[in-house]
Amino acid sequence: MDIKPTESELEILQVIWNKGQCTVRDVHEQLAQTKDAGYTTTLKLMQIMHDKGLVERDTTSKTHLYKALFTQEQAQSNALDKILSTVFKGSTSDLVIQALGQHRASADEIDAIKNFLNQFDQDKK
Amino acid sequence: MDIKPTESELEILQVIWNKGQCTVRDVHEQLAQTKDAGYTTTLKLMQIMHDKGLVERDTTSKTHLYKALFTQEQAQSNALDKILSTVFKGSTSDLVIQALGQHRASADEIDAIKNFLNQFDQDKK
DNA sequence: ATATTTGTACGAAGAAATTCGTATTAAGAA
DNA sequence: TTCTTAATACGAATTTCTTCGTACAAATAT
Repeated sequence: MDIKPTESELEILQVIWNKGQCTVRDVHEQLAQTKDAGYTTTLKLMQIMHDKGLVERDTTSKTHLYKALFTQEQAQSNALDKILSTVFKGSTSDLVIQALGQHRASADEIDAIKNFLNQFDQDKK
Repeated sequence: MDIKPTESELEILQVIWNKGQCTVRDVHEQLAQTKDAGYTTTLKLMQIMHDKGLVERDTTSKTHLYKALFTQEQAQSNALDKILSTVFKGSTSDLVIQALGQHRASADEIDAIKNFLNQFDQDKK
């Protein structure tokens, strides 16, 4: 399967991932806080996402319930692959260093990363 | 200025960043290695990029020379911001850990990152 | 029971991105 | 000079994404 959600689709998936499963209204109200799009616009997008196989839905009751068909981790992985190849020439370290440089990580986050790196070293030995 | 190149535009910018400056043919031949699009397609895209202010061009000779109007670093920064907000819930450490986990970094790369982290620690103290 | 509210379906318009064909012009070769 | 090659300009078709209005059905409230 080829996972390539559009911008708007990702906004919606974001909400679905957070709640686990969502009605169109759930999603719409969440989005409405930062954006203004009509209800049927969100509905239509979610229907299209269903057509594309990005989400599944339970239609037993009148109000349908949507779930994502792939995880946020998969989307993250895809997104990373994409920007690695398009703007980072494939260099993971460039990406990591840029990311750390530009978005102040907290001390805890830095620790988490260090731990990760250390464990990574050990795996190699 | 709002930097938001499309997919195809990024492919083209990639080539321009590598060579510093490019003719349409330069770009086209590079792209042709992995993709197949007609020459005029590339030309048109580059003209549009010029209209949008993504690139500048020197038209003194018949064959125009294109240069990027922003750096790869700026594009990287933008790309990171985007995926951080769309798929990483804003968590830089998640992003970094995912990136390191999924794309085997070389020992050198890991060292580079560790150094970077250490220096970062010192800045904070 | 009837009216209102809340939901889905769906067509279609609009906008943005991509692709390509044709016309034309400039440069270089014969 | 004349022919051929290589370049740009540009209109237009296509595709993809986004947005919304309208129609209709089901649930709820009066």
